[in-house]
Amino acid sequence: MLQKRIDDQPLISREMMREAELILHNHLKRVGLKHTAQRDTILRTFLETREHLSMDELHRLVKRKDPRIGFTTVYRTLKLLAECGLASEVAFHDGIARFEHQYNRRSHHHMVCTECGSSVEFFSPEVDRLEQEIGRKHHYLTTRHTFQIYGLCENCRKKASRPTA
Amino acid sequence: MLQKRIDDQPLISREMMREAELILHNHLKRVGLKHTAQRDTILRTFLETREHLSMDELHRLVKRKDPRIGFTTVYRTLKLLAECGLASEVAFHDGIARFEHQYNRRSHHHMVCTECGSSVEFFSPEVDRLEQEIGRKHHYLTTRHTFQIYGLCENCRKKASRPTA
DNA sequence: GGCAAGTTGAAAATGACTTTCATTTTCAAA
DNA sequence: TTTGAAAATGAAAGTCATTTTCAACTTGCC
Repeated sequence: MLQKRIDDQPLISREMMREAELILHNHLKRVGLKHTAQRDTILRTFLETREHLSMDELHRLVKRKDPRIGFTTVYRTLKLLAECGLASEVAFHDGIARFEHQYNRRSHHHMVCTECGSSVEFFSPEVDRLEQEIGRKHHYLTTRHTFQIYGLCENCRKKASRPTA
Repeated sequence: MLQKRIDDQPLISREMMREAELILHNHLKRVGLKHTAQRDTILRTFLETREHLSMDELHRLVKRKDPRIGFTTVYRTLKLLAECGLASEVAFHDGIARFEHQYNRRSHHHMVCTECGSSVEFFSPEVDRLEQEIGRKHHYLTTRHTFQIYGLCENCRKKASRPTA
């Protein structure tokens, strides 16, 4: 019997999908914006992924469902999702903005391979505590922080130590 | 008698300047590049600051010493300085790359005000330890990390709580 | 000095967003 | 339903911080 990979978590449940749509719809109503099929398609496509997507990557996925949806709409919808807390931007320091699910998501950080760009998430409550502590010390009202570690993943390290033989 | 501000550290000493120049010159020789007056001027100008400079800001300062030095040369020299460990890039997440001294500098991080852009440096050995620890755990060969805290500084917080009266 | 290799800087190119605008949709009131 | 004001869409144009190109200089080893 095949063993499931340890991170082989189920895709988002129908219930969570519905809940996220509600959050978006409420946000739209609150700020006087309108409900459109494009926005729903984009939200659904976004929620079905578990990666850190760039706008371009999300646009590519969205086009599979509806080829007429343009990049601009994906761009604007992603901003909307960030506004209502469903998405958040992560900067991997390669000049491309990436977005990940934020709703119902445990606080986490990323370690990024500078060779192949792959990343692993890790959890470190200490970092959250540090934000509070240092903010207090310097009289800042902190709102967020970024913490990323860069290096070579195991795979790329092996490749590097074995040059073009 | 005037009291010195607590962070009123002396400008870089002549000796450190010389040492930094040596590092650059050795690096140039090592990779087969040439020694030019422009590169020296840019290094000196950079070392005389204590701020986090964008390329544009450094170019402005450099032009005061030699108006004929172009932006492109500043850009390329900053990359060189980063290569040999004299400078390092800090990303404050506002779309502009900034550089700061790296040589002989204690490991530190930044807390940035999202309103006025000012920043304070803080020291947190715990973060350096975390880099090691998490890298080991996931079999990464870590090279560096970024840790920034964002929020409102005391000044901007006061302004914010007192709207256009 | 002579010249191969490297440097310079003005200008053009790049590329990831952002904005514009003419056209199409949405939705609440009639 | 119909209507029309407000909003959304998406193709194309604009921004802006880099990054590259290239023809005219410098450097530094002989």
